[in-house]
Order: sequence, then C-alpha cells, then structure tokens
Amino acid sequence: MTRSAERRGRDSRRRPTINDVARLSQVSKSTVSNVLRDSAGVSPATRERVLGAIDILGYRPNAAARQLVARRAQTIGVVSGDLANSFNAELLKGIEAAASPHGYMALVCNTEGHPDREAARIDALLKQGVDGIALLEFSGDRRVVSELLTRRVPTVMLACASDYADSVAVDDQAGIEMGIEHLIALGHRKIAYVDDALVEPGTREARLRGFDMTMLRHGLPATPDLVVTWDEDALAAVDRALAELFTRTDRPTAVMTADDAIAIRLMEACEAKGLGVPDDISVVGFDGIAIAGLSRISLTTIVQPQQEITSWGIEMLVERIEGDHGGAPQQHFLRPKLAVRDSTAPPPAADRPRSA
Amino acid sequence: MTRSAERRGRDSRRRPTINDVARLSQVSKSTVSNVLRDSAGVSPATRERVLGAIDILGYRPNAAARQLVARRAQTIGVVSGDLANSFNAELLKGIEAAASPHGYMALVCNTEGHPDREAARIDALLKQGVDGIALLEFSGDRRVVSELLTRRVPTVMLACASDYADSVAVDDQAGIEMGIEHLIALGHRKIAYVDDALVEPGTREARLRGFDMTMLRHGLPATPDLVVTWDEDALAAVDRALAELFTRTDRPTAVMTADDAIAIRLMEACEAKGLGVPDDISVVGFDGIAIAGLSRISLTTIVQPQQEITSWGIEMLVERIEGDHGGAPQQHFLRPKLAVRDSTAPPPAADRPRSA
DNA sequence: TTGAAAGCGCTAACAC
DNA sequence: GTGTTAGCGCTTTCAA
Repeated sequence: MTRSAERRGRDSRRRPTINDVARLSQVSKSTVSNVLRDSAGVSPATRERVLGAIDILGYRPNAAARQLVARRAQTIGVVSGDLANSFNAELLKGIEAAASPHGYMALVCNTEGHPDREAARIDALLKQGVDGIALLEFSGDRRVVSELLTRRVPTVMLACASDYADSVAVDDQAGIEMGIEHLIALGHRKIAYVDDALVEPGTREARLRGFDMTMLRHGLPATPDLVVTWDEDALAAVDRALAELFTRTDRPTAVMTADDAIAIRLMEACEAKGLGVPDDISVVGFDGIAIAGLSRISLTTIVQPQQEITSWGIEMLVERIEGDHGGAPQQHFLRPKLAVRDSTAPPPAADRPRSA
Repeated sequence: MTRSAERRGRDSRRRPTINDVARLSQVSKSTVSNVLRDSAGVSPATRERVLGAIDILGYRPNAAARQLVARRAQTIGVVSGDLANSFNAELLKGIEAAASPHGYMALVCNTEGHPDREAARIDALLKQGVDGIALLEFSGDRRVVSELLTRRVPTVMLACASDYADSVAVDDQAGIEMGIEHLIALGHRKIAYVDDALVEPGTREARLRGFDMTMLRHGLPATPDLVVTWDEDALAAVDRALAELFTRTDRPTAVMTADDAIAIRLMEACEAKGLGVPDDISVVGFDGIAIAGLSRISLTTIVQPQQEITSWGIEMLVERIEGDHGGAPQQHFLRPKLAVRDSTAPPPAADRPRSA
C-alpha cells in the first residue's frame, strides 16, 4: 500500500480530489477535467459516468489548485477608510454588484484612515493574491504606491483620484462650486467651510481647493479662519473652533462641508448650541448618502452618481486585469448633482444683503 | 535551452518565483522557503543573500501555491442581505476587525434577500475555497444547508440564528419585550408592530413572536390587525395598511418595529401624514444603528452589542476552522439594551389610561 | 475520444 | 545549515 493510499484510507473525511473522481469513474483525470470545464470531445457515456462519480463523492474542484494554474484568483481587493460609513458601504454594495457578473468577488479591508494600516492591509491583499485593487481611500503612502506600480497591480480609485492609477470620481471642485453657488443664490455671503479629516486625502484637498477658488471667483472672503477641520481625535478643539466661528460678529450664515457625514454632525452640533438649521445657518453636504434624504435630516447636498462610479470603475479594473494591461492610467470625472433640500434657506433677515 | 528557460527569457515581466530567488542567491528553494517563513536554521549569511535576491527581484510568494499546500485560503465569506444597510455595514466592519488579527480576510457578497441569489453566492464562496462562512442573513434554503452541512464548512451566524450552525445573536424576544415594556411603562396600551420583510427570516420571526407573546403576557391585544409588514415590493399596500391602522378609532398610540431601518421609515411616513413622533405616536426600533442616535432622529431602540457579536462570532468561526471541527453547533444569545431617546413619550392625553 | 506526463509555485520530510 | 525529493490538486499540451 502506498503512503498516499494509506492516508486516504485512514482519513475518509478528506476532500475528494479529481483523482478520486477519475478512479471511481474509470477515466483519467484529464477526462474529468474536460467534463468539469465542459470542453468538447467527451462522449456522452463517459460524461455521465464522471458526473455520477462527482455526485457520489460530493466532489468540488479545489480553488487554490485552479488559481495556481490559471494564475488568477478571481478576487479584487477593496480598500476603504471606514466600512461603516454610509457612502463607503453604498460603494461597496455597488462594487459587489458590478464585480460579481464578471466572476470576481470582493475582499474587503478597513484602514481607519491610518496610512500604516492602509499599507499593511494592501500588503495583505497582495499576499492574498488579489487580481486587482479598488481604492476608496488612499493616503498616497510611497511604499504602497511603488509596490503597486512596480508590480503592475491593476488598480482603480473609486470616488477619489490620483495620477498613479485609473480612477472614476466626481469633479470635486465643480461639486463644491455648485454648493456654494446655491448658497450665494440664496443670498449668503459669509460662507464657511467645514473640512473632514476622514475624507480621502486627495479628495479632501480638492474640495478644500474648490472652496477657496469658488469663493475667490465670487469675490468673497475665503480666509483660513472660515475653515474648520473636523477631526475625530480632537473634538474639543473642533468645538472651540466652531464656537469661535459662530459667535463672531460677522459669523457665517452658511457652511459648505467636505461630506455628508460631517454635515450631519455639524447640524447636530449647531442645534445643540441653539443655532437652527436652516433658520440661523444653512448647511450643504457632499456625497448624497441615503440618509441625507430622510425628511428628518433633509440635507441639501452634492450627490455623487455612485452607481456609475462603481460600475464604470469595476469595468475598467476588470479590463486592466484581463486585457493587455497596457496604457497610461485614465482619469474619469463625472458631474455631480445638487439636491436641494431643507438644510439651506436664505440667511436670517439681519444678514441679508440689501436688495437693489 | 529548455522550454521553460526560453519562456523566461522572452517574458521578463513574468512574476519571479521561488526558483528565481533560489538561483540568484545560489541556494535551493527550500532554503529560500525557510527564509521566507523565517524558520530557524538558516545562517545569517545565506539569509542575507536570499533577502537580497528577494529584494532585487521584487519577489512575492504566490498565494495560490501556498494555499494549495496549506489547504487553507485564509479567507472567510460574509453573506449579507444588504451591505448598504447600516447595521450590516457596521457588522462587516466588526468582522473585518476581528478576522484580521487571525490572518483572515473577508470576502463579501450581497444577496438582496433573495434565496436564489443567496444560494448562488454561497456557492461562489465555496468555489473560491473560503475556509469558513459568516452569515448575516440566511433564508434557510435547503440546498445551501445541506451543502454546508455535508461539506462541514465552518459556519457562524451573526446577529441571527438557526440550529444548523454556531451563532451569536441577541435574544430577540427579550429585546422586543424590553421595548414593549418601556412603552407600557409610559402608559401605552394600544401597541402595533411594524414588521420588515428585509430582516433576516429567522430573526424576523423571533421578533414577531416576541411581540405576540409579550402582548399576551400583559393581557394586551396582539391581534394580527395590529401588525403591518413593510415590504419593499408593495409599498402601496403598506401605505394602505398604515393609513387604515392609524385612522381607526382605537388607533395604536405606539409602534414596536422589527428594526431601526423600518422604524426610521415609519417615522418619516407618520410625519408625512401629519402624525407627530412622539407626540401622536411613539416608535421603538431594534438594532441600535449609529444614525438612530443622531439628535435629528433620536430613535428609542433596542441596541445590539455588535462589537461583542462580531468578535465572539469570528472567534468561534476561527476556532472551528483551525480546531478539530468537532462538536455540535453552539448558540449564544446576548442580552440587548434599551436606549431610551426621543421617539417615545406617554400617549396623547385622550388615550392615556385613567390613573388610579 | 481518451490518457500520460509535465508543469503551476510552494512546503515539508528527510537526507546529507 | 542546506539540498533533494515528493507531493498539494488542477490544467494543458501532445500522443495514442
């Protein structure tokens, strides 16, 4: 008795392999393989026999062995800063839906926004042998970039962008501009910006720049003292900054924000301090997450076409994986939409510009 | 020149293998392997040499090959009904956090609550060779159950339960009871139940049963006409049922719901119809999702200890994967907590029971 | 139509 | 310490 046969005898719970099927159905494993991948050229009779054996044994092909030969894992990694954040969760859902028909599954990881964790997680994804990576968040860490680039790992950035990789995102500056111009149209002149440290770094910067530029273009003050950065780790400081901002004699009458999550927190904070939204202050969000549309929240916001972002993005990624890999990274920018709801209104009478 | 050497020459972009490293560093591949898994017994000198070669070549071990030998993929599948639903997203985040330190990554799939899709997705997970499965949602489809059972695929149900597998969940009946008793303590007697067709089937049933039993125990009417099922596909019918419910002369003054998502939608629906929450009607949710705590929502709800659920659940799953696999499924039920917020208040004066 | 044999890239005995 | 040698379970020429 050979060693392997011996082991087989002892351990009958062992997963059956293609060899077991071959033996039982009295054919070679190539034939079994042919049946499995129903490649032409197997006689109906053998075919039946093999199928029968497969059924009897409860055989399932081993994924690792296939992947080893195919040199493809049929998985893509998804890197997110915070999976519990609605926008990311919605994107993930879209990614799953887009990847699935192509035969890819999504391996998720959460970075908490820390570059170190991000690098570690991406490394873990690479170790897992993912075929490609979708970044919802990217710190731009050099180690990671060079790793991804030198290994030519197909990568796509969704709802964010950088030169390193393909991307599908919204035109952030245009979005911010839409929000601000909506506020201006309502009569606001003193407009602040509340930044969110948890927004994807590149996106965050683009939005902030959008704020500065739009304000400038409209001849409005966009001084740094109108900008507050919301940071999970320094809530007390944020509180102070906000209190300072809203008690100034020339206090802003409206706020543009970096994302819906922070906009909603801001509304909470304002109301906790007795500032009504939109009566005392108007707030505009960014992203268009589902809860922003609840009547209790009713946040005016810049809506990202997330369905388009994910389906187009995954399409590109799959193409990179299965195509010839060549060509420079492509950046695609979609136009966001303004959804006007109840968090914005004309400024209080005292602050209204004298009309002509 | 051998065939493989020839191919190697042509295709210099080919991923380097352990053999390339071995050749470059002038050792055998076992030694390279030893260095990789830093197993003892490699002289510092060789070690350096190998490490150098690895660095030069930019070598990374092939995941599929390792998995093939290790007979383990280091992945777990996560099956969810709706990834965009906050509760699931929060659970997923917890799963990722719990699995990661054990060296497992999460492969997600979304079933949309359809048993067919669920079966297909679980099949895909099995095809991928996941080491275990975490079910946030389970239709109980026979095909799936038998597949999972006969293949002894380690499985854990999180925030839901069934006899088939290990599970960590909340005691649903106790939770519902807490909610109802809170309402009763506030003076409510006419309490309705709004069911959610999207809740995991077993959980959904347990909660509904909890409603019936608690009402019964308190000698209150729990007739089926106080129960409305919210179904995405039949919104019009829901609208009618709700309208009918709230215009009865003995209309309920409070509603217990199957989950937070539906509770929030219910609040929206009530307010759209001019019924104030909590002034005209009190609403209690179930789950304790983050947004329920926003002051704009402020939903009184039954909070599930999701952090405990995910960490304990993944612990069990990993144990099943790496342990001896033996033993009967274990069910663990945790006690939920009541979070009293602003969606509940005493019933309107007219409906208040005459006090003693 | 079917089978033999050579890998895919790695780990793990076991020998030296 | 280091190398040799079998596999792990599958796909894929290439013969027969």
